[in-house]
Amino acid sequence: MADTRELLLNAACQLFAEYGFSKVTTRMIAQKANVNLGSIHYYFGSKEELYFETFRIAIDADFPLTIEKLLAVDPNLLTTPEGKAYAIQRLTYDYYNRHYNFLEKWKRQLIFREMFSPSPVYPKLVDKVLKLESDKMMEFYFMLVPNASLTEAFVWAHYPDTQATYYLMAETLIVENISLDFMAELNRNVIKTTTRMMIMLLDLPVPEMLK
Amino acid sequence: MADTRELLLNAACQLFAEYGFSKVTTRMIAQKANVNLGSIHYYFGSKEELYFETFRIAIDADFPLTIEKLLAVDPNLLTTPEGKAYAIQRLTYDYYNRHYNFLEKWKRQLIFREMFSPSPVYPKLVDKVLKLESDKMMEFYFMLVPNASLTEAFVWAHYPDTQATYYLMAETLIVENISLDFMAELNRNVIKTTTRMMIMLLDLPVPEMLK
DNA sequence: GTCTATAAACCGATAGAC
DNA sequence: GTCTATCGGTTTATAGAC
Repeated sequence: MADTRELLLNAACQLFAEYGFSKVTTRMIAQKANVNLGSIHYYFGSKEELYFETFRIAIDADFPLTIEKLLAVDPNLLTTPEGKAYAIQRLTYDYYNRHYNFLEKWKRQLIFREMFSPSPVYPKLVDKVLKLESDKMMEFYFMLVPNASLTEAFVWAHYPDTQATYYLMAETLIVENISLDFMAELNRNVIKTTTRMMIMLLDLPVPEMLK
Repeated sequence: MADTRELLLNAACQLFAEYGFSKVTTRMIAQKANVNLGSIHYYFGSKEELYFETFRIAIDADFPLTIEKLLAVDPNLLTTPEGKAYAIQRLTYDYYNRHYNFLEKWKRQLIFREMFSPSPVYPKLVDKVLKLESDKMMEFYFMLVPNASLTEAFVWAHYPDTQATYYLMAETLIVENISLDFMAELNRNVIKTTTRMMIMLLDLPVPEMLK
């Protein structure tokens, strides 16, 4: 078949995201993809190169919403407290939804696993994704609070990430020990609470829909 | 030597916490402990049983500060907004410091790894630690906001944990890419910001020292 | 390109000398 | 209790038939 490579890559993305590199065997991948074991080395050379390849996909995320895009629509957005609060709300929701989208969950799962158990891919991941996202978000908070300290801006910029990471990784635990419905409601509540927190922390007016 | 067992256990705690069960080999443990490979099976029977043994230590944490202890000192603590804010501050700081203590960092690291990559230890861990801590904290927030929803209380109860998890796991990444000093200042800032957030979320007065 | 058979390396565990 | 040598099993990777 022509798409053996694609089948393998798909299976690898799911498996590596769920169990991590060392717990996934090439036999598991071949079986899930319904192709022959030898194909892995035919198409990718080695297990490690297949692993690296999954990151090429995970990293190619849809380009995020940025403050520049919001300012292009309304150049005066950051001149009022309500506008600032609105910007936080939009950026936080966008970030959280992109990284906690059930359909593409595996992408962030894969990245988080790599953060916590670094492999040779990790320096590349830092340069191409994590640093860029972090700097972009810190830049935005410095627009809002020009005299903020570096650590303050860092903590603010990473708040949505701390929430997304935790609940993404603990999802199985919560679903198994409580329920799937609870997890879904929790998901809605977390994003709402996180956004409200960000706005309150910066002493801005909380929009009605977040109360 | 009499403390071969102790040496092995020590090495195992550090290694399992840092790299996870599947990436650590018995040979690595024996080498780090400077004892013979055979000793592992002499003292613990198997790699898995040694792994379980590290959890016996990690789980035996110092008993946490509870709202009951605070109420024993001042039974009227929760009758004023200032008292409620004080209770949140004490409990949050206690939780964060216990779980993010640099000296005993490995304990939480080990537990987090188990949460994200469950092994046969995990059901026991859920029952003996995670469920207890979670329920205890949720109970406290229900005292403060009796008509809160389950998910609201859950999100509040787990906020310190989301922060501790994230920064504990990302510590290496931050230290290597920015600096150790930055990490130390970040650490102080995170606990302060988290506590302030908890208090603001519940519409309570923020103590002067947290502003 | 696909498949089977197998090589080469590694790991956990054990046997047995001391 | 400690140590060496080695077994048995699994894994990645490869060689070679088709």
